[in-house]
Amino acid sequence: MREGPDIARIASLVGDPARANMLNALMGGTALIASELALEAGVSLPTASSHLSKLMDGGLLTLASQGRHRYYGLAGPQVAGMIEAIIGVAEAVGPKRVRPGPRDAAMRVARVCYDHLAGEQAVAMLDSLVDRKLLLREENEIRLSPSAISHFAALGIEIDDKARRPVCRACLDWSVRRSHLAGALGAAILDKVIAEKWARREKDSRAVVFSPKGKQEFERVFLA
Amino acid sequence: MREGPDIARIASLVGDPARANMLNALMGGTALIASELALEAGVSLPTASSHLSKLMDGGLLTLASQGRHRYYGLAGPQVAGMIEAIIGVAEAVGPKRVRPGPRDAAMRVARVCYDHLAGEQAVAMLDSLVDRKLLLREENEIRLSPSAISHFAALGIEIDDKARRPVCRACLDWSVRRSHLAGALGAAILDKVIAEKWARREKDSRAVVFSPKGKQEFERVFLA
DNA sequence: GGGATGCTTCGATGAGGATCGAACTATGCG
DNA sequence: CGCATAGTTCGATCCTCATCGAAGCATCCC
Repeated sequence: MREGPDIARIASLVGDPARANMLNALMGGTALIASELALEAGVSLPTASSHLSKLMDGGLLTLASQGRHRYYGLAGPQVAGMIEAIIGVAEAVGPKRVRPGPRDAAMRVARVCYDHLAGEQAVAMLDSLVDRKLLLREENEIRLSPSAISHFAALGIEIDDKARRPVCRACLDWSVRRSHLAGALGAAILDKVIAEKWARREKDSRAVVFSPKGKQEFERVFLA
Repeated sequence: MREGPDIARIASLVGDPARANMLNALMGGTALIASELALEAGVSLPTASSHLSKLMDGGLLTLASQGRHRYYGLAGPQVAGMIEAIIGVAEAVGPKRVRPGPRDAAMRVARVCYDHLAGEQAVAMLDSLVDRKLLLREENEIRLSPSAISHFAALGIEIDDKARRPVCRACLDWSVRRSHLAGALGAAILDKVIAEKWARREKDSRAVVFSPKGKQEFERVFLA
């Protein structure tokens, strides 16, 4: 009955609607200030403040103070991965057989997951990278192949193999039920997609919309 | 406050300590009946029953009725994955290396899990029985080897291979996170341990404390 | 300094839900 | 059938925690 990690504590942090909305809003990867999060969650500022302290205490958020602004963000990819996993289950069990709106359709194709790409495009990309033996997939782990570093360098993506942060991680995709690429490399690829203007972020949403030309380029480079 | 999958609902299901313990107990992949889960969670049967309905409603569990037994199991790998993700965060975030009390230490070594032994001793025992090819382990299933019946008979443990109750079952150990032996054989072994006075049950606790001599005997017989 | 903005703390309120004992239902055993 | 085991439902209790208004800090700008 006594247990090592206190999973109930973590889960109950996510288990309040107001806090869940805040975390969901932070899944976009951008840090937000308390009043924005209060708005997202639909609660008053004092209430939001109380929730944010709890999330901080629970280690789910990080805080960056800049003057009188205090930016809250997800504590890390692991937290983001957990929330994606919960979203996945909620999607699967939810009687949400509502006809998906255009926003939802766009989200399925490509969206931001914390700091990297998720959705059909991202899943297809990981498949292709593994097919081309640039990445080596073993169970739930993903490693770089010897040729990967130079290959990505040619695309303008420098990989620091010795960084503390794992370069590659598998992250389960709720819309496709298969993994996509997270980690430093996943983040770098998203950066490139935005920097090259292959796609833009939809306002107030996690959706990522590719331009026709951008999609072509992306597929040429990552889905060859 | 945008609409999405109801992640708060799912998370709050996991966010209650009793339910979290139940789910954790089910992480081994073995289905358990309500009374076993009540024990695991440390709550009364009515309370457990109420929690189980909620988990069923939430779609986190499946139910397989077999006679008057109702076996609850995780609804699928996606649910298991979500729980793993939550455990991961809880472990990362809660370096709550609280010094375990003596009771906790004893519980880690050996305790009762419903009607059989759990804890380090029990996990080691299953390892040894498999090593000695008395039991055959295949994934999450455990079967008797041909030589097992006579071997255990020599120890005074009669195995009824045709009983309705499964003779062997794997049961995940929360302290070690590996399986130990449940089922009729597991129960019979616990009976023997108590009958031979190798160990006694701690009052008001699930801890099982071996005497020095008893431990020696137990290890000779089951950990050879 | 004084005013404006962003946020936290305090205190009171209220609702949800976790819990258990007791009673009830269901299934199996002989 | 009667007894035993497994499980659910009901009712009452209790406690946590989410909520908000008001007031208190903190920071910035002029």
